[in-house]
Amino acid sequence: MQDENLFAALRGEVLAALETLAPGLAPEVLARVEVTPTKDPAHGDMATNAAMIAAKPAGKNPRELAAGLVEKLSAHPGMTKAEAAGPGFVNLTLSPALLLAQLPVILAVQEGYGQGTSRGRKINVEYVSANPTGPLHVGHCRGAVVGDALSNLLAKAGYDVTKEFYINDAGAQVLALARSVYVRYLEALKLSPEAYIETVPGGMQYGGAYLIPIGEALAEKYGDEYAETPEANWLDIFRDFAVARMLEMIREDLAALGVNHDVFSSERALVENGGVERGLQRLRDQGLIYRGILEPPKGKTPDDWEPREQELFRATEFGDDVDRPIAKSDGSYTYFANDIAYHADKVFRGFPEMIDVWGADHGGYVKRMQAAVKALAGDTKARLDLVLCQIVKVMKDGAPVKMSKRAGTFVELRDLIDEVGPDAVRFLILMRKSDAQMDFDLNAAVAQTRENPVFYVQYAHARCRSVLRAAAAPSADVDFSSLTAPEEMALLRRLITWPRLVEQAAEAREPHRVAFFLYDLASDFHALWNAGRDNTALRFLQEDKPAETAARIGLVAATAIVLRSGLAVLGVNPVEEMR
RNA sequence: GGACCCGUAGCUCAGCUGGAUAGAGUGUUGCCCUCCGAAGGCAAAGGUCGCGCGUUCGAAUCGCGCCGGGUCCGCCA
Repeated sequence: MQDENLFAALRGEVLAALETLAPGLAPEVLARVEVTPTKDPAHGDMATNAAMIAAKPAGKNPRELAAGLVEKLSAHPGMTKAEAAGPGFVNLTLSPALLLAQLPVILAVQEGYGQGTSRGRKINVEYVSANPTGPLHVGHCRGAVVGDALSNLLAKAGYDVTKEFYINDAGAQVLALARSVYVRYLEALKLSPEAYIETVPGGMQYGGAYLIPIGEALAEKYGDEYAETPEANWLDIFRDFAVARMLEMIREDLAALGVNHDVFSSERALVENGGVERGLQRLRDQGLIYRGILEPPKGKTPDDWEPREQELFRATEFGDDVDRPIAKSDGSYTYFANDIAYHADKVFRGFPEMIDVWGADHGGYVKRMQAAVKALAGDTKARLDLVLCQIVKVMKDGAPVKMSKRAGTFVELRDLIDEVGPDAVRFLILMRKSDAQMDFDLNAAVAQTRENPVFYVQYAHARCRSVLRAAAAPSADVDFSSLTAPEEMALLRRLITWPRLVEQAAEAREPHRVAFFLYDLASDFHALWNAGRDNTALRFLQEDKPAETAARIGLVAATAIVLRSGLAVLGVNPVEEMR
């Protein structure tokens, strides 16, 4: 059986050759040896830096070592040419047969091509985690898409992924929600809420119309039972009811974007079942919590600053800049304490790796959270990675779209999805590195041209499908050796980088690389298609040449398979035809 | 004052964890469609990789210092 990842396979050959030339190199040195695709076709198909990496530790000259590698590797049956180049690269030109042998592999395993094999590595990805106080707005969109695509990518790379949503239902915000709903409840009963609103510190915080039906539902359920009664009678009931409804709404919004979490974790449940103490105990046991007084932040002393003794976590022992408060001066816990508990809970649930996807405005919390996880992990060596998402500016006709609640334009995520569709939203967001600010161009998102990458990639898939509909079913059991045109080989070379790309993008936690790969793959396919326009000999379906046609159908089918699996990672639909 | 993110072609952005001559789209310029695969295609021009030191065989990539933009900085979640 041919190895799915040709780069990994050849890396094995290189390492074996290296071992005979320079035995006993340290694993850290060998880990840096790469076999990569070349940028310039003049450098062959693949290149390795092995000689340059190993030269110093082996006490040898890199060019000399490269020459030795060339000699060993030239003996490989799949190698047409191996040569030393530049400061000590070894360039490898593979035989067409070796490259073509990947096509039956793709056709045999279908969408399984590129599936990683690190079975059972558990990882938890937490994303969105919006307050359950209203519908999702455009600002949540990026985290939702990035977190979801990252989860798919990790699963593709072989992780056992749990997609998690943390419900912030324990704080003051959900109480404010309950009070706002109470106002709508009174209105539904045709009672005047003004007198009640007077009594609420800060007034009605959530004035959106979306709470009106919730108030009506409560009026229907309870009648006037809670009208003009003290908060204590209804606050918990109204909060729970409203939070449940808000979560329903949020899940619908997410579903419209194609986002579905596996687990919804309630902060309140964690607090009520003693999770906070359980988590903090782990730190107390290690003597990492003490009472102390923090210095005011330099250069920005708040006017009302007074030194106060608080319970602090020794974050500085784990790489943070200052120790962080876990309790307020009145003794109640800070949000950070609950976050520690939540991450402790994830450690207890057996996740050796976890990822949080946050908005960039939480960048200041990265160090303390990582410090906390390091402290909690103990000998489990659990580790937390953070993916920060910068803000998205929505643009139309070259100008930013005002996101004003009063103007009612593009506040809610739903508006954006309705305007351009979930596929465009997801793909365009994933065409940017998550930690760079981005402009979301509404005009480009709906354009049916090359400048719209969603269209361009989906169009490539539709073209594949259109060819395959007109042809006999593809088979892995055919002779592919008639595939020789430069455009065909370029497409094939791109296809075989897919397993490597999955691995590297997952390792870097960068789903955007998949979007760029798909764009490049689509570009290679369109180039072949266009070449067939001028040169009829390059068309896929050749009358009277069944062998050539079968080989080409195989290439097209393999292209469709990889396009589909890439789009599946991004959560974008592979369309059958363009309408 | 400090922490974190960003700075690459006129514009919007990639650059495969340090590799060879830094790429794509768009815009600009010039060619190409009777029809059979043009919701386009081919080609050209366009760069002090914010600036300066340093690390090394080799730096857009790593370190330090500046400049510019953003996010944030005890008892908010």
